Amino acid sequence: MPVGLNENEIHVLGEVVSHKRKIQRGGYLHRAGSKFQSLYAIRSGFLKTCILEQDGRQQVTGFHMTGELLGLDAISTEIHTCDAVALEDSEVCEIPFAKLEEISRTIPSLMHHFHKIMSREIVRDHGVMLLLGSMKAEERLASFLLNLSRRFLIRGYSEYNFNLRMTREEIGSYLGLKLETVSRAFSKLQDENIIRVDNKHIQINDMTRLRMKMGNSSCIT
Amino acid sequence: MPVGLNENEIHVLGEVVSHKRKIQRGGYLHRAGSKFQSLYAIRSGFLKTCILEQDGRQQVTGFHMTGELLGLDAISTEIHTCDAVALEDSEVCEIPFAKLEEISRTIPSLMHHFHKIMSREIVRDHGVMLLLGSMKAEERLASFLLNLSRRFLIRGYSEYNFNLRMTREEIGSYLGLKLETVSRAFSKLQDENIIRVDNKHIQINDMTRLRMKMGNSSCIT
DNA sequence: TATTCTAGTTGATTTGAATCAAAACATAAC
DNA sequence: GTTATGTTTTGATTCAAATCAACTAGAATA
Repeated sequence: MPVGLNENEIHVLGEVVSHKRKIQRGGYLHRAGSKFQSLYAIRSGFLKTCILEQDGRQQVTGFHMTGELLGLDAISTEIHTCDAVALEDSEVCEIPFAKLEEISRTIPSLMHHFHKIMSREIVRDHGVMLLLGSMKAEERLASFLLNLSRRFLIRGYSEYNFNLRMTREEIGSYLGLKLETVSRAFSKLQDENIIRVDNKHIQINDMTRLRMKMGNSSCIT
Repeated sequence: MPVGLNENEIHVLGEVVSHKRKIQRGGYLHRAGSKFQSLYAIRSGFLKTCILEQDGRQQVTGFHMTGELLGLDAISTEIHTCDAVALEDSEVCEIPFAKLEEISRTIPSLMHHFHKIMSREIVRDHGVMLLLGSMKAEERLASFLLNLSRRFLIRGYSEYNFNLRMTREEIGSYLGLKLETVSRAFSKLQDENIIRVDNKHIQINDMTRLRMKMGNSSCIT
């Protein structure tokens, strides 16, 4: 699910163009409306992307971690459609898109890999649409935690213990819920001894039951 | 918003590979789980794509019309992640993906255009996420109708009068609502004289007010 | 023409999440 | 250490949409 590059692939791209950029916690990598020129491969850190509604409220469209590629949405109009904000100090590698296209002409495997990455983002989005369209609060949160857990595992961290970088409100925005509902869902999962919540720290006690929480919405009801 | 190719572009691709395929109403263009080899450019007709939940229920991920490109989600794993079903007799042009990649190496503009199309799909999906995550029933339906209206307009049809190809249930699945809620939202918009509903036929009487319905969720409340 | 069958509408009721509100923590600033 | 600020939890209440149910209209079939 995560739009990921492995270290090696990041390295290859890094050779292509290796201009790095650091973004402090709370800083913007790019803003909606700004001109698109480069994709950004995350080297370290954690970011969110979000689109703004007419009325000022925001919808988080994704949380992004090391190895993932940002800016794909901006290729179509050459204008960024979302804000990208660092949720912790982060480092990204800037990849001028024109150059990427140019080079990928001579390296078919790079081009193909890039296509796979874009496609994976589409698949991920469809998964979120399914989540938003048909799951209830607790199922959404379970799904979210399992997704994070897997992404930490892939990156060599514990799948059972991790720290959330985002607030309840940001989780809520991503999951289509209000922050109070997110908090209650956390509490419920903790009461059932499936997870242990200590502020931003999450411990998964029972992965199997957490998976069940996600899986059988309509089976039970 | 629609992932579209203009007639000319379809023609260019048509020269690349011009194997056509007809799908009868109700027939499958491809199924989730089947091997991916080609993208499909819609020459005529109307299709839906949907993913299946564990429990058998489906989530419609999109409705697709002439000029749009199907199969982008399957590039990542080379397995189709969704079903594509014709909602009316349709004709598609098969585009073997390997060939597309090969040719796009020599035609930079084609490659660039393809990237734009994939990116546009991502932007569209983010729009749907916003809709599912933060709009209420009536706003979702207004948004849906305006989107359809615009796509008909682009294709040279009336933006004020058109026939829906999908059932209330399919609309509901796409919008994250139950069919009864969709029906009620239609009735409400009709009562307010914003649209006229006659079974599958839709007439938009007041485009401005329909746009307002979509726009100011939280402004009013 | 009668007969299913499917799709759609509408009403009554329930329910899950939003909203409103207050208190308990944490974090950053002083 | 204390104060201020932002975040999280929890409770009470409200509300929008789901569910349950009945009925209607069309399309398809016999």
